[in-house]
Amino acid sequence: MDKGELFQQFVRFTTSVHQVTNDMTKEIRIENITTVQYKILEFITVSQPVTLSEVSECLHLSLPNSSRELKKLIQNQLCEKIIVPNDRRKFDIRLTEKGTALMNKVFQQLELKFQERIDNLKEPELKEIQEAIKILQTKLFT
Amino acid sequence: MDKGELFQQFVRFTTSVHQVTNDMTKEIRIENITTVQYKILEFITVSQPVTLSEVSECLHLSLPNSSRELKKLIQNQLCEKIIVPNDRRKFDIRLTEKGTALMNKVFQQLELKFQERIDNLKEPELKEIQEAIKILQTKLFT
DNA sequence: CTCTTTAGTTATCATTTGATAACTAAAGGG
DNA sequence: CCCTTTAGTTATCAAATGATAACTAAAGAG
Repeated sequence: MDKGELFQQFVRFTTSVHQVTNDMTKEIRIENITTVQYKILEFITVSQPVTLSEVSECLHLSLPNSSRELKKLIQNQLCEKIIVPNDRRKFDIRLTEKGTALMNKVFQQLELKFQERIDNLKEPELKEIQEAIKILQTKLFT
Repeated sequence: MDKGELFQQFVRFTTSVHQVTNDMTKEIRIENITTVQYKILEFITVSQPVTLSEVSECLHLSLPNSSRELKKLIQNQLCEKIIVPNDRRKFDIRLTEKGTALMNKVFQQLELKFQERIDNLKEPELKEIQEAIKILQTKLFT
């Protein structure tokens, strides 16, 4: 296989993914939440419980800046620190009930847009898509 | 098919794609180029020629802000305006030679990282990946 | 017990990004 | 020919983000 060509396809593909997800999330504006704060919330949602260092590393934010943004999220009562017994320097971060409710609402909106997007597809195509996602998820985006 | 489950997979998948591409592009820092400016360059690269309105719309930037950032890119001689004959309000934007050279270098770096990533995969898996990309590209991320 | 490393905090400053108002100039419709 | 719309510009201000220094406090190594 021509690996150069595969790379070209990869670039076009990831660009499309970015554009589509951007369009889907674009209108989702939450009060008092900035873009970075939303990304942190999203990360917590899919990975909780997480430590601050993990937030920092995965989102490419410095620890001081992560700390600052987390503080604001906690002030908004969207997430909370949970003390972990073995190491008193660290703490786990989790969504609060309010945060969970908020993110559920966001994901419901997203799901609606997703359903629209696949509305015209029939069962066999959906199967194909599911398979394709599984392959890429395990072999390329790990 | 359970469309709710498919949505869950979709979310996990797009999250992975974002993380991987983020990691791949993270270290790429170009002198005098901010994140937004890089995104504009990237967009021009894959879609040129483009108009300023297209930049604005696709990257979700206001026209004034797009104009400002484009100006800086032009000052850095990375792209240029090209007058289009039929409509003197518009212009096309293209990479200059310098801009093209720069983006080629960037894409070469990216390709290296991509090759590393698929290095352990054999021919049949590469075929699978290529097929999977094609399916998602045409049916889901259009 | 000391020294080093890890995890996070607080404060501060510069830069980037976002938003808006007021503008020019060409295109297009009637 | 006038009026409206489209495409882009310039200026300005506020907010978000990035970077860094100086700090605390616990963990771990020897």
